[in-house]
Amino acid sequence: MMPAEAPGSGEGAEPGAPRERRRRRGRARARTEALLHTLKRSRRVKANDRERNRMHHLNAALDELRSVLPTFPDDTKLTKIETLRFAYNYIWALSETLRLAEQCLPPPPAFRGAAAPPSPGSDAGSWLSSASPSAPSLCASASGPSSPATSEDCVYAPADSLRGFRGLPAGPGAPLR
DNA sequence: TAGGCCATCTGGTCCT
DNA sequence: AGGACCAGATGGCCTA
Repeated sequence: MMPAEAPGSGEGAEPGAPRERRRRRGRARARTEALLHTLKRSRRVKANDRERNRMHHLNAALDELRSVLPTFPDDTKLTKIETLRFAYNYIWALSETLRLAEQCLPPPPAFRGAAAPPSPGSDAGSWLSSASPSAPSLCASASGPSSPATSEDCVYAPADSLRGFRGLPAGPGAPLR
């Protein structure tokens, strides 16, 4: 806000100016300021609206993320920070699962000679479950003490261990806490 | 009642 | 210039 000008000072106070002219100038300035104020106000209101919208979109995206995380229907909703941490660890656990699967399992016949195993996003679960019976089971070493966020904890775990997964100090590089 | 979480407002900064 | 993004402030709601 502009500080209020002292009466009789500034450009409206030139000696000899007719009083009426000064008064008109003052009214004009007041009108301009009021206009400016309403303009600023309406811009602010618009900006608030956009910001609200933006946050709603952000929250919607967060909800989508929640919906693909293996939580439990009747469980309390994950908070924002929990959702992000959980997602981070969950992704880490899934990649770890794939990595271990590649280590432990011989490639199934269907994929022998194929360029690449199925992509992680496609159907990793069915690929694992369709492994030949003689293949070693997945994978005793997966739940070692050094990897608290194992695939079993995460993907196939009962609710309780999954819940503990929210804040697990695991993952590649810098763990999220 | 304190603390955590959230939505909203706001002003600043960056980008197109 | 206007919109997007960001971070701080504030107040409401809920729970231990």
